[in-house]
Amino acid sequence: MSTSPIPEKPDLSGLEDKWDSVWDDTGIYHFDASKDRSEVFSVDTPPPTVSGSLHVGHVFSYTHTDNIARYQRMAGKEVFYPMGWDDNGLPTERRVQNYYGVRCDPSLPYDETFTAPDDAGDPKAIKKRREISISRPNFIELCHELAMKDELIFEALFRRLGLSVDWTRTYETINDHSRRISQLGFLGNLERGEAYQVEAPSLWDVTFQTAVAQAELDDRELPGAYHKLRFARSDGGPDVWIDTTRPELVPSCVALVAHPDDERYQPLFDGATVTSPVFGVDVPVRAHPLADPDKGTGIAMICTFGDTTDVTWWRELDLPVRTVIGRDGRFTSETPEWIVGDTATDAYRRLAGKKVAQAQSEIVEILREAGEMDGEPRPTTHPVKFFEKGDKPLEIVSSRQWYIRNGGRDADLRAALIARGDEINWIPDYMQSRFASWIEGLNGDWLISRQRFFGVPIPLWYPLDTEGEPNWDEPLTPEADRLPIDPSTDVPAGYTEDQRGKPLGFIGEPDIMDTWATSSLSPQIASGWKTDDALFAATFPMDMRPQAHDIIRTWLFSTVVRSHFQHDVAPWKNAALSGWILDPDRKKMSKSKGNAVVPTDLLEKYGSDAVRYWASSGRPGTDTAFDEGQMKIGRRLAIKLLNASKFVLGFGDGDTTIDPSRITETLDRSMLDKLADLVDDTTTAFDAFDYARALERTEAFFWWFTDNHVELVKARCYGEHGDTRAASAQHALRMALTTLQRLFAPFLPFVTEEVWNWWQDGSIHVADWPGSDGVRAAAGGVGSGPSDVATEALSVVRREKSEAKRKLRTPVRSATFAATQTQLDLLDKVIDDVKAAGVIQLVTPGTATDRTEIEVTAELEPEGS
RNA sequence: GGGCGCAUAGCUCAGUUGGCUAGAGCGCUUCCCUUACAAGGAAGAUGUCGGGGGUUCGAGUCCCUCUGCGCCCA
Repeated sequence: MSTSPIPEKPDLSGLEDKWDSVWDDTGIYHFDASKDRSEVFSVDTPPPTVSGSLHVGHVFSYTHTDNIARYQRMAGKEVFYPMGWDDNGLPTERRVQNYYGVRCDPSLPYDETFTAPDDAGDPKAIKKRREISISRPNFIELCHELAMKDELIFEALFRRLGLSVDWTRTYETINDHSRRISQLGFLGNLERGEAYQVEAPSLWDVTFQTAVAQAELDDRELPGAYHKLRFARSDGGPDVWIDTTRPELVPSCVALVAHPDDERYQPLFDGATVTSPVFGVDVPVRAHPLADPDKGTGIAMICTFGDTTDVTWWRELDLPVRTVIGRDGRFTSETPEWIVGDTATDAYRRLAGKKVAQAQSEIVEILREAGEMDGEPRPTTHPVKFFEKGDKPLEIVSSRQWYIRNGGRDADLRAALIARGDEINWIPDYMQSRFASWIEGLNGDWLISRQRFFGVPIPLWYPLDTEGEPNWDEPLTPEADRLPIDPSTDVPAGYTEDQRGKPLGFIGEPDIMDTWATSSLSPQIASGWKTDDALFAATFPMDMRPQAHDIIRTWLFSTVVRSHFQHDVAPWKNAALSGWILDPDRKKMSKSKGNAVVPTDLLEKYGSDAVRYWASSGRPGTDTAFDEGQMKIGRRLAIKLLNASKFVLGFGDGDTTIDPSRITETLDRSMLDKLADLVDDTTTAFDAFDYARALERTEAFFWWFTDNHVELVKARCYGEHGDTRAASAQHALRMALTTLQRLFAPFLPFVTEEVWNWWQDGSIHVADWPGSDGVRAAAGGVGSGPSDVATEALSVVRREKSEAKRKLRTPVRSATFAATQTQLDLLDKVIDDVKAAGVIQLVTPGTATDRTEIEVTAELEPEGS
């Protein structure tokens, strides 16, 4: 049932819509869950963040994965290729705030009548008005609403790009199913002791009002200034001067610290105490190797907490906590208990309630007035920790947070996770060392709790004692069949809603989980863990995780952690890491840099196959320059495939059969010999996930095929040497065509489907991947020699004409070839084809030489005759 | 400072375990409307394979070192 008769003038327009809808109707990408695991190839597709904007990075890496999926499907695997949408967490929250001009106020009650503002999506209109405060449930509804809109846009793009995704199997990382799996996963970790909560210093973003994890940190160089401050010796010895970039933290100072080998300060390590300037708090002087003798005066103050080094010192030197900065990034309004005396409390009152920067200027004034600062602040720059999405430095506050163990505090677990890496085939293989290096450098467990609104709630409640204080150590867990739950609205078993917040009642855990805590379960979410046992058995551990290399430390690593704990196995057999798109200045292309290109325009301008061609030229793991030139070439290739197919199928009165026994000519067989090598080459490359190599080889062969082989056999095809010899050419061309169309199918799904349907039944995308055996058998062992010789002979004849500035159809009255005897013997077998293609009237016997290049002495027909 | 990668024609990149005179495409120059394709075809020019050293009969390829660039981390 060929759906596409060969058009007079084939072209590419409209192929995307036409075939996308056919594929949808016929369901060729639908997964058959009844297959055995050994017959399945399952893909742990990255759920893109549905941020509303698309860029070429999306088409790039997803095309790579699709190339592999299409190859595996043709090679006989039942391909499980779902698509997730990552609509969970901060990016969506932020986008909702901007898109609708709203802000979440958790203290407000749910408003059933609330609807999205009319000016949603109109930034100018929103800018003119104030943000609308809405409740948390209303806010979450808007998150869902906007995410749904974005998903449709993304799906349309991916369909147009020709991804062979099973569109009946999509999920959102925030939907009921994902929340349930995420909560189940967490409860499993909790039950096995892999998840725990602790009151500890954690990195805190004051803008987003949430704790952040080590994997989300960014170091940025910031200008700052050293302030030289005086600490008086309690025993009356000489003053100690310290340099600090954070003088405002003097009230939270808990000790001074110097390097153990630093002779200047060694006398003080024996229990000496000093008194902090202005606040008059006695603190000890301690020794620790992390203190840098060359920095400032070589002795530093330890505060709780100025930076992560403070945390290390605090923990290892067993120091008290004196916190002055709250979660809002301001100095606490109450004067801390350790600050006593009029001078100290007056000074503190001047800081209370101030933000860090204001407090710093204020304390400089105070210190200056008190004469406790030597000279003026000296400007410097220093690395400061930021949340990667934030624009204010992180503070470190002490709070109750949930963690999942990841080896950061446990060498055995670290070793076990590194060993999981050995179970995975890494593409390219050097990516494994990035994975191992990251694990080796971990220095804390994985903080998963977030103090946000939109996300998967941590599924716990805590019982309250008679005073109404929560018992954090004995959380109440929900029954598995109730999941997903929201502890802020659901009630633990044995309690009623009116006991919420009351003594002897309960409270819900207010935090949600980090998005990675859910996306780290993407294999479990997609594969039907705990929901569809047959599907899970057929697809897990998955065959392939495609992703970008910059998130090895987050997504890839955390997925391994979860799978290690839950299933005692690596989550996939292969991890394929893709590179980035670089703009022409070799900068990473990203929306935030403003150099991203919108892919829909490209798909429109060049056609999907052409854009895929460009994407497919990016080798695994390699950053690739954005290059519209490559898309033009891809477009030309697609058009060439149309025309070549039309040409080949135009012979034999619609005969579409391929009968190897009729392929009798040496040149035809020799071409097939080379084709068989190509099939072996590309199959090997694809098995190693090297789609780029497969494409390159196929493309090179194809251009040779059309420019040389087809030209050589054209005359014979038209019957100039009789029917038998014409049939040989035609059957060989058709054998080459069916092979080449299928070799191109993973890369150029639309045009190959079009030309396939001119003469074949069914979709090319579920046709068998070509094997080399039949092709090689038809070649009959003639080798590539005859074809090579014919190609070169034709080429030298063309050169003669080109150098004489004559048209290629110029007849050659006589030609004499010179080459080795072996080549001349081969040439003899294909000479009729060479004569026809070169328009050579007479070939006189050649001279054997010892040079391997073929040379020709040709007498061209005189001009004007 | 540590880890990983990259450096080959003007541009984008191939170059398997070392092996003949280092390749492709684009771009450039010249020519050709040829009955699949002018959205095409033919031909041509272009390189201290980043620098230096070493191993080898032989190095773009292996080892050392230096330089520059990118990413991740401290």
